[in-house]
Amino acid sequence: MGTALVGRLGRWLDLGLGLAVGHVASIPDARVLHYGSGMPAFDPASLLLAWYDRDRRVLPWRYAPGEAADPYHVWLSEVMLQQTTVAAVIPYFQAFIRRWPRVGDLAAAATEEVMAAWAGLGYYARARNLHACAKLVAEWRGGRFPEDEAGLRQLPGIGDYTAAAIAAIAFGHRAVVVDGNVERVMARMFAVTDPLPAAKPRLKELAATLTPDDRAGDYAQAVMDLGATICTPRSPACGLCPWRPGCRAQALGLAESLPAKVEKAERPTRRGVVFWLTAPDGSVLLRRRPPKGLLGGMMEFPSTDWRDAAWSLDEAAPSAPLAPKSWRLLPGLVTHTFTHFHLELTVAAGRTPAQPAVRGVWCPLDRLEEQALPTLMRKVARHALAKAY
DNA sequence: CAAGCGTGGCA
DNA sequence: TTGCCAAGCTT
Repeated sequence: MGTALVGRLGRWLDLGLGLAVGHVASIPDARVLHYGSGMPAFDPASLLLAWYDRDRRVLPWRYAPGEAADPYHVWLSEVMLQQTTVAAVIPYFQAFIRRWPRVGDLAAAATEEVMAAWAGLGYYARARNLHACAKLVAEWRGGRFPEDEAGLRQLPGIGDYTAAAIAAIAFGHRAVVVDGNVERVMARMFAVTDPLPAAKPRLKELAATLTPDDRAGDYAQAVMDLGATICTPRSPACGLCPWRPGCRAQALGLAESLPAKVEKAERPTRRGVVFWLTAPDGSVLLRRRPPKGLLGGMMEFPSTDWRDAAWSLDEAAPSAPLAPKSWRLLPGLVTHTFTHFHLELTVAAGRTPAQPAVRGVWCPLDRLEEQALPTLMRKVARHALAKAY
């Protein structure tokens, strides 16, 4: 790149984007920014769509150009993708559409089945809301999703991001789709140094200035793909970026340091004792957690509370599902990290002569996989099966 | 509206 | 090993 071009780019960055950052609303058409007379226009949407048409990723919920999107598939994938990586979602998405091909099929399923199918994907309120939403759409709307953001936004589990994404991707409506990728891309494009989450409204305004009227769905997916594959959190591949000529952070050497974020609180460690109670027929005691809160509606092995201080067996015993002759503390710990705390569980193993009447359900060991057991409880089962037999 | 809410991969 | 991060929503 010659010195002259660098100079003109620098001028464009200062005059063009500098103006755009400070006075977005006053720019007649911020989507086409000019960096000096005689220079071609920098048209972000066109450049990005050209890149997308060339390098588009193939994903199970994505359709070939010109093919109509299935709103059910778009909705299901978007809910699964909330705070969840593409790699983690793919097998769950395929299992769900194979088992429940249409939204009416999902609506007709039992909530427990949906929870069990969701087990391992995390954020289990999503599964509850997913099923509630499917029932609303199937029973009150003839299986058709609302097409506009406002209508979508009223459904359980659909917030600002997901409503915009479905409106754009499934129905082709212009919508300003802002997820974590878009926030990062905008923070860099416009060199926004204010930390998240306070900067969110500003980043959405900036995203709106770049969002075109046409090809709404392709554009939305293109920005997110850009963030996922090129404008990555660490080591962004600026050399491959179609928006490099307009990226203020890249020009300033700030790309990798943006977006700024407020520090997160330290994660405390909590501790508990979990009871692995087996009967002579080879079944183990499970119970269902309360419908809301941590792991809400999922199955678990009975346990004490999870608190800061460690437990002695005597302290833990009153929390046990029953009082057998003896609980045996298994060696080792089951550790798991949630969003906001670490957990260390000690497993206490016990046997009962028969299946006594206790709260919960007895599950054969070879059928544990079918249960709505979150990953933490699968770790407990693996630990108990390895140490107790 | 800040906090609560999972999990796995990666540096 | 530890911390960060991922196509956020709800209360």
